[in-house]
Amino acid sequence: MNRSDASQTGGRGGRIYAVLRQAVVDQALPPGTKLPEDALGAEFGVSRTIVRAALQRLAADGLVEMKTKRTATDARPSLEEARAVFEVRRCLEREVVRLVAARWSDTLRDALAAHIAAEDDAARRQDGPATIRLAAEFHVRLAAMAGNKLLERYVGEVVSRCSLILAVFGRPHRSECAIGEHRSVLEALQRGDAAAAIAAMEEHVSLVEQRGVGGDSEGEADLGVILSRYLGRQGGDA
Amino acid sequence: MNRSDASQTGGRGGRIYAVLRQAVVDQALPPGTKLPEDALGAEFGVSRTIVRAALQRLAADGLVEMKTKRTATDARPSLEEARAVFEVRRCLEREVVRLVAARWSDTLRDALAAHIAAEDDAARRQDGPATIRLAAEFHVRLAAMAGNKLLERYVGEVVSRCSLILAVFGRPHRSECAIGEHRSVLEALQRGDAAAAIAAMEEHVSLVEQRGVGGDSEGEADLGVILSRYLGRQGGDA
DNA sequence: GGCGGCAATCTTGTATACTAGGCTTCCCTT
DNA sequence: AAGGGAAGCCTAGTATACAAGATTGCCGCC
Repeated sequence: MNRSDASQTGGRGGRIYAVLRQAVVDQALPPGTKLPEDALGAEFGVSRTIVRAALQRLAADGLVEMKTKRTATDARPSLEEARAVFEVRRCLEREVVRLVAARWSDTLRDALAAHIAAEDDAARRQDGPATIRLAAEFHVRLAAMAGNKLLERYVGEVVSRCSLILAVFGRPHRSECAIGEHRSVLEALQRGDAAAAIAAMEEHVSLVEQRGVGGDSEGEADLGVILSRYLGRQGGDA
Repeated sequence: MNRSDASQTGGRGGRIYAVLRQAVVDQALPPGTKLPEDALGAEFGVSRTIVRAALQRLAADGLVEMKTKRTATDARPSLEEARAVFEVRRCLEREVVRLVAARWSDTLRDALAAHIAAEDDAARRQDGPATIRLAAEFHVRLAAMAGNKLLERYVGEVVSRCSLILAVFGRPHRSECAIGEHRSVLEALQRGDAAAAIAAMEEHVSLVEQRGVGGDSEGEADLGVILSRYLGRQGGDA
């Protein structure tokens, strides 16, 4: 029903969009990977027309970069962009929690608790990818509970971009703490303490940011850092 | 440099996007106007390919509606959507003011004051369209001052949608008060009173919403209202 | 031996052709 | 006369063709 959901340009395009989106967000494609239109078209069995539309949507989402006459690549967010995205995300999620608190109900509680249980389960199974995906989904689900389609869309966008950012900048990240923070939000909501829920969410987002891009205040010059990693093991990468 | 600005798909597509966007926002096209791809292509001297891309961007912005196998039309936001958009807008603009207050400077003050002066001027000249456009631009300009590209993009989107909403739902609206409200924000910023600035902005957005969609709680059944306008002048519309 | 320019190739940007699905209108039936 | 159905037209969905610009690798020159 939403004008930005996957069915926008017919089923095929939507599927490609979804697949590419997930691939980019999971950082399954090495950074800077080229995404040529015909190659993708051949892969998915569609023409460039369809691929192109999907890429344009992804570019609008900030997940791939398209410059004119140049092959699209998966996006490499700058530290500045990362900061901006997290800032907006904090702002949006604050509003989400505020709204959800206002319409809190047992139904919502059960749905949220079930989701957190699923997160726990994935973490216990050591299923890294699932854990990460569920952690992102938590926020989208919560946003859906706010009853504001636009807010939900924006949150979906920033959460995806944050996943990409974490994948690009991230150290191997420990999601156990994230689950605990999710639970804190749930508990505050359940207590009916909206202010505490907002604070918990805000702290959670900030912690995610710190864990992901916080430690090294390198500016954008990760080039040196990256190269330095290779200095110690010249000629011996196996 | 932003991946979502007008140059996305080459100059032509960007121009069409901009023109259509302005036309939709100004409600220059009567509500429900069809936007057939070939007609627009002929109008602008490009192929459907280009028009299609522009329409897809507009659809993503919520300004036109594209359903599969159906001719695109300019969007007719529901009251529910309108509410959602204003809610998100309030949230975003609160953040904008907060950030601008934090980096306030004489340069910003001068730019903002000049803009408000331009608004005043347009109002004094009775130039309705210019007044409306400048009023919207005020918010986008302010958002640009926050130094967060994503926030700026989102504000641009919601402001455009609000313009459309006001045009669809709106009674003939009096923008003098809006200018005064803009000035209130400026004055609070200049006093260094961030909280007052945020409050002023929040009240402004709420007032815009009330003036636009507030009074009649008609639900979606404006049909009766619309028809009633014609009852008094049956057979005499000239 | 290294550097700059040229050519071959690959890829995008755009137009267009073709297909399939909706909408309208007109006629037939009841 | 009114309602339903079918045919034709119109428009979107997709593939493909073609032109132009970028990239890369190679060769000659310094």
